[in-house]
Amino acid sequence: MKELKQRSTCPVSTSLDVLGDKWTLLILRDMVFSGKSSYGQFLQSAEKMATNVLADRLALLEAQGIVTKTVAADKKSKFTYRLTEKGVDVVPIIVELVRWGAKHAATIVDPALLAELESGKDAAVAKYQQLARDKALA
Amino acid sequence: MKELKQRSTCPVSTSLDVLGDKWTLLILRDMVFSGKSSYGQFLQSAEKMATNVLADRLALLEAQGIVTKTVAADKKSKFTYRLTEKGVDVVPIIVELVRWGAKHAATIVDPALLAELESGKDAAVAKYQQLARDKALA
DNA sequence: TATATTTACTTGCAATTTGCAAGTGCAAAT
DNA sequence: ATTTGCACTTGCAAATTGCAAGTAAATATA
Repeated sequence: MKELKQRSTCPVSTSLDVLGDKWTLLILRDMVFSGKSSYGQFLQSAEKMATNVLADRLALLEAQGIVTKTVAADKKSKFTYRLTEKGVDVVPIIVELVRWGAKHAATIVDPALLAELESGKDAAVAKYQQLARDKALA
Repeated sequence: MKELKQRSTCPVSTSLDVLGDKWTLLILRDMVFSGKSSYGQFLQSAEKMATNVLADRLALLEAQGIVTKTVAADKKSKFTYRLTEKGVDVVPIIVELVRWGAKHAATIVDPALLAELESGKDAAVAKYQQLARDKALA
């Protein structure tokens, strides 16, 4: 298991030590907003991440207690990744990234999601957190 | 000027294309919470970033319109970096990183800041955004 | 039963990025 | 005239990433 380097004791820094790269938060985004839960599903995302990087990040996320890895109910050769409560707590970060990206970069955003965030951010955060919890229990 | 690679049109992805590395958000953190504004001040942070990486990230932040670079009022050989409104809008992301790090990683957090965030997150976000705006005008 | 397919990785290697140490250039202080 | 401070730049080794191909186990298909 790869060990985590902590650059300082600042909470922003420690968060970035875990989440601060180009791929980790995209995996979590897929779990939160697209309900994805398997290696193959993550690979199919628009950003096309490399297979070795995906495997590495999933292992790190599991080692950090942000996701759990279990054998899928239907197939023994398939794994299911789910958010832990530590992972559910990442939702507000992702939501703020959605808002910043939608406002400042030319992006195509699901209008329904954007309207949901604009009309009540906290409610939307709570909703996606609860959805993730429900999946984790299923 | 280095061009930015956009991996997809997803707002989370486009935000991470700009902010998703181990250093950029630490520079912005220093501007927001420590009032830092110069190359030398950023170098002194606990995380000890390399000089070439700092120069590179400052140039990218300026190219992206997140910070402005001006000659310092007192010295012609000194530059002052300030947040633009696009940069001010990053504050909520940093605040969520503080909250996640404080809750889930072994960090040392300024108790006053933590209390401020817990008692009223939105008010704290607004306060630090306004402080950054005031500095930009000064 | 044999073969193909699905799912989840692993491996090898070139290319990019990072980190470290040292050096450069300009302005201001001494 | 020389030193100091500030803001970078450069060179290079080490680490990380991205791409293509290969492996392995469980299932589906002929």
